[in-house]
Amino acid sequence: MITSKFPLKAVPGRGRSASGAGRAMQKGQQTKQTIVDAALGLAAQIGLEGLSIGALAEVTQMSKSGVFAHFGSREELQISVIREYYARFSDEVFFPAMDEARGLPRVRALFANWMKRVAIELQSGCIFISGAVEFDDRPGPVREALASSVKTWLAAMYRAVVQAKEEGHLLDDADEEQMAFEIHGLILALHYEARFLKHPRSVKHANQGFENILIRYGKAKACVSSPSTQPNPGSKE
Amino acid sequence: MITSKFPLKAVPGRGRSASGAGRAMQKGQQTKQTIVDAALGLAAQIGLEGLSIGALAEVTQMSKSGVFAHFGSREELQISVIREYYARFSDEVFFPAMDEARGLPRVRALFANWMKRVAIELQSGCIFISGAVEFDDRPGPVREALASSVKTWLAAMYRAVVQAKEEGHLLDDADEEQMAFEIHGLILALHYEARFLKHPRSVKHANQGFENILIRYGKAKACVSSPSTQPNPGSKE
DNA sequence: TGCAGAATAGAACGATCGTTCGTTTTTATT
DNA sequence: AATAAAAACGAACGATCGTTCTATTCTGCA
Repeated sequence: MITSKFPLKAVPGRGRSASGAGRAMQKGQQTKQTIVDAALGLAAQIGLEGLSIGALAEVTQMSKSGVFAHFGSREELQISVIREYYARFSDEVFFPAMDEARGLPRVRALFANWMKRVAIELQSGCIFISGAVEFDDRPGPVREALASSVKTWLAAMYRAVVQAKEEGHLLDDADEEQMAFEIHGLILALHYEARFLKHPRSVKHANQGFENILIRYGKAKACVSSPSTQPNPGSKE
Repeated sequence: MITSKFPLKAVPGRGRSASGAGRAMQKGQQTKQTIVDAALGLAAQIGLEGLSIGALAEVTQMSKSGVFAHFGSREELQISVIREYYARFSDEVFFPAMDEARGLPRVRALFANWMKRVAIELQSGCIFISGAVEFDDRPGPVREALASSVKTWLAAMYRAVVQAKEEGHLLDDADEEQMAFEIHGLILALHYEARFLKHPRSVKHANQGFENILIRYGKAKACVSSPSTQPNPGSKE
């Protein structure tokens, strides 16, 4: 595994090669990666609990026992999927945002990347969200792995907000934890209304909600958004 | 069925007798209600997809086929559970709030009742939330039933916000749809952070988030909250 | 090129799933 | 109390689940 590791800290020049290309990757590691890739796609659609080794074997054109042997148990497979999702999430949401300046610009970038990852791309759902619902009443190692990943990411977002206050971009009475909570809510509402209800204006609402949070917490000067609210113009909606 | 029906409109003096007490309720209807009650509790813990007829038979001390006969299919059972949840949700969240004055007081009551239903009570999770995640990629009648129930409720909340603006409690430029979206986000974040992450300050954050929304959208005069933010003081946290 | 060890296949296990069917018990009515 | 209908049971079905075992194929290194 050459992928990112706990905890989520900025490391310059990071970049993960999505599949293969590792130097000393034996055959076993390669097919394991193939399986995890397929499992991730499957889990994003039907959930971590919906993951079945049989279905996975069919997709990867392998035998059930061949797939199973790489993990030793279904739980271990689920945990591998969580780790892989965490790594991709880090690479697509967290690390790119570290190129932005400390403070509000970085918070903006984190939010924008988060939105992109979670609901904008036509793609499948977010297992940090679906998994939370599946495992909120189901103790065990899978829940632990998931909660740990989520907490690491939420802590990273919280830290960015704290930095924004330190940089003087937020009002002195701004409650960073509160602000992070509200941002989290926007993402969850986006995921819910866009994916389940197919509501066409969800993305706009999430973006506007973010601006409203800044109206509440940001200093007027630092509050005005850059020309385009979304850093990647021309995208859907 | 004497329970509430679509759509969610205010009807004075409503009240549902939770179990039994119906006049001409044959034996079959009674046990069906018993089964649905048990199924609702089970689904709230492990999700609608986790519902199994075998487990349900065990809980209700019946045979699998006995349970099955009341529904004819698992999907019909799931739909019955959704209908029952919708009825209870209406009775505990929507109808009590109709006693409050039109406008902001009613919006406040809806939000407070929603919070109570969704995360505060030690109880189990909200199937409007867990179900959305389970069925966002799974078309079919169950998804339709769930989406229809959720949309009815969200529309009721939206209507209350519109009324608040009509009553002059909100700024003239307030976007009601936007405001409803942000409120939804707070509930979702509460459900996520309280139930999955066991974060101790989630309830406070949700309440504070609501006040922040009012700071943004409410007219200063109508914005100040009643002495206690939560209508039921002395509750947890 | 041969050989050890890793990697995959194949078959089978017990369990549980939703569902079907025929029988028996219970209910409601006369 | 007798009877027809409704309700519940019990057994079995085919399918799929995660897992175990043994046998076969392949891979990397001498």
